[in-house]
Amino acid sequence: MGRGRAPCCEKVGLNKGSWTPEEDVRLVAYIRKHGHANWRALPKQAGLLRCGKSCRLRWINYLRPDIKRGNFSREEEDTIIRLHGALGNKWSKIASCLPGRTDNEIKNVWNTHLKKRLAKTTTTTTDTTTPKDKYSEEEPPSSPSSVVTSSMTSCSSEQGESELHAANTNAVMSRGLDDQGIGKIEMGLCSSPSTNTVIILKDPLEEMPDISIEPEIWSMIEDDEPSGAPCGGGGESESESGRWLAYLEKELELWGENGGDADINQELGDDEVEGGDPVTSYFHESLSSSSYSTPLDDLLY
DNA sequence: AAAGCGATCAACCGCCCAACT
DNA sequence: GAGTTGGGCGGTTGATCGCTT
Repeated sequence: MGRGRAPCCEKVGLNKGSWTPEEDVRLVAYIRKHGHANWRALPKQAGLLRCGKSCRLRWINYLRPDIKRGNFSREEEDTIIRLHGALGNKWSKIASCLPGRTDNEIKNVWNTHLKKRLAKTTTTTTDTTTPKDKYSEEEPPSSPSSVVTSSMTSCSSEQGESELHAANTNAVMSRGLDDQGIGKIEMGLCSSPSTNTVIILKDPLEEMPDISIEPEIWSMIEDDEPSGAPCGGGGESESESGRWLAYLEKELELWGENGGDADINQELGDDEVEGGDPVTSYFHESLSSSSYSTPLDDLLY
């Protein structure tokens, strides 16, 4: 075949549309255990009726632990505007300068929000009103043409491509992404040095509704977690949602040293902790180097 | 209270490109 | 060097939410 490409997967019999909590669990559990070296093979191995691309997108845009959710700060918005001016619609490059933000998210914000604001300011140059929107409500008004004091490392204006590369590298390093693209950014509190703002990184699945997880999924997880797996035998003292929360905290390593570290180490086993798969190693490393060990509940309330 | 409408965002589609054979 | 494969990216769509009338 020449330029033409075969479809990324057989589309027949695959789920489309919104992801169910169960699918999320499967994906997170699988990636946690095996990483995502091969997206095409991943859905089959994880028992997901999804296209590999769909899995990748779901992970990158929603399930990845270092996703920063919530409103964009004025600073972030200004940075996007400035970078868009320099780079155009290179969303992934822009995203690489905004730790915790995804290209898809930035693209959405631009198309639905910033583009309009920009159009407004270009037509009425004296207009200093801030659009009434949820992204900027809490930010102090600033002139669109004002100099941006970016919190990002090295993302200065008038970047050449090579400079941008360096900026990207710095941004990535500051996020601590490993080669699996999995962030080592600490879940919990993340401070921005230049602004002294404190961002609460909320868990992407925090609002997961009560769901009943099929035993099959837990057995998949239990493969390397012989004891203390979150299924716990099914419906004992904890509620379904409580167990989900507990599992998620373990999954994303939100438990502190007092809260669950020992349990996790025990579950993972020494082999995996020391030299196991990159994902497990990452989680362990992240945990051991983390100065924040806040349970999910503490983050949320 | 209900309907209409616009805004938002998650997800899909298809193309491009780099790596591999 | 040509062909193939898989990941990544940007554009677009459709469902949902929230505000207004």
